Amino acid sequence: MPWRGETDPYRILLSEVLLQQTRVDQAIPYYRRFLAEFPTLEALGQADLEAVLEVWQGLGYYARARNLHKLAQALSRAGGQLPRTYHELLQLPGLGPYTAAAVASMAFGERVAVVDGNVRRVIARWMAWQNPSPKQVQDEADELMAVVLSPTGGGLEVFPGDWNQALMELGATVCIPKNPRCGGCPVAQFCQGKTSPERYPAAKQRLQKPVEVVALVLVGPQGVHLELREGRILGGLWGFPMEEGAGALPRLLGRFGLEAAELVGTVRHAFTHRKLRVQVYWANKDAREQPENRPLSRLDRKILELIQSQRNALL
DNA sequence: AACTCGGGGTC
DNA sequence: GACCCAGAGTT
Repeated sequence: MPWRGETDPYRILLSEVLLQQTRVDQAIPYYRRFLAEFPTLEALGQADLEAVLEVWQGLGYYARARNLHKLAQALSRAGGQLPRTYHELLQLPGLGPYTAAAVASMAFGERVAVVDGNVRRVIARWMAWQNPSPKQVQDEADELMAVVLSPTGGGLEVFPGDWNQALMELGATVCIPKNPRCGGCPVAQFCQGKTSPERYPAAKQRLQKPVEVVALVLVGPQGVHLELREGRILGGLWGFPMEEGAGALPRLLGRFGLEAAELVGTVRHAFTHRKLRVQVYWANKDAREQPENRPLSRLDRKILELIQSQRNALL
């Protein structure tokens, strides 16, 4: 990881926000590109949100980028320094218990335990808990850290941030969700869940609701029509006009005063909790946006690729 | 406490 | 396909 051994609080914060629900390998190229564009908190605070999303596009959970930008704007005005304690960091937009604890422990050495998916699983197995509450896990992780790093109790002489990273790495490399490598685990001897590790913790129920969507691509001599999305879903990014459910196509046509559009094809795209089947329609209309100059979600990139692959047939 | 929010790797 | 990822905000 390029941020191992990093001491700049801004870089530590950035890496931790990038890692929210995101695998390390996926986050690394974004980390490099983001720092190349916005090397400091001040630089980020002075940038336009669209420029930030331009770098973030394709990674998902775009509220992370919006919150990080908002945080940078607020702190730049207030002197450009991140607060140094867990409780202060927790007040910042986009920082929950995980990220606040990560920055506090790794950047400032505060003795507070991070609880991510890895730690949750390690603790659940360690204690043989099937359905622990978030507070139960956090308390246990804090207690473990206090005991292990207790200098007066013969504890480890370890920087709190390093302990946190070690526990997460144990979960990411040994105490993994499926087929955990208990034989290679340094603490299997003390683990209460090792005889049936896959029972801990119980898996969450996830249901992906099928959703029918219609997208309308307006193509003109100068480009295509894009609109700025607002709200929580893909907010701040640009995309093709879309409507869901019954009457989607007529509503779309009505918005642009069109009589008809031609079906180009279907794009399938899965979100965590929704499975989209997007019928892509095309029509000729004056339009002048260049999609390569705008931040687009993966879904809109797929639609764009479909249109471009059919370009000869359409024009 | 339960939903919502992206996208992608892995089994 | 199902699961889950170095989670946070809203309801």
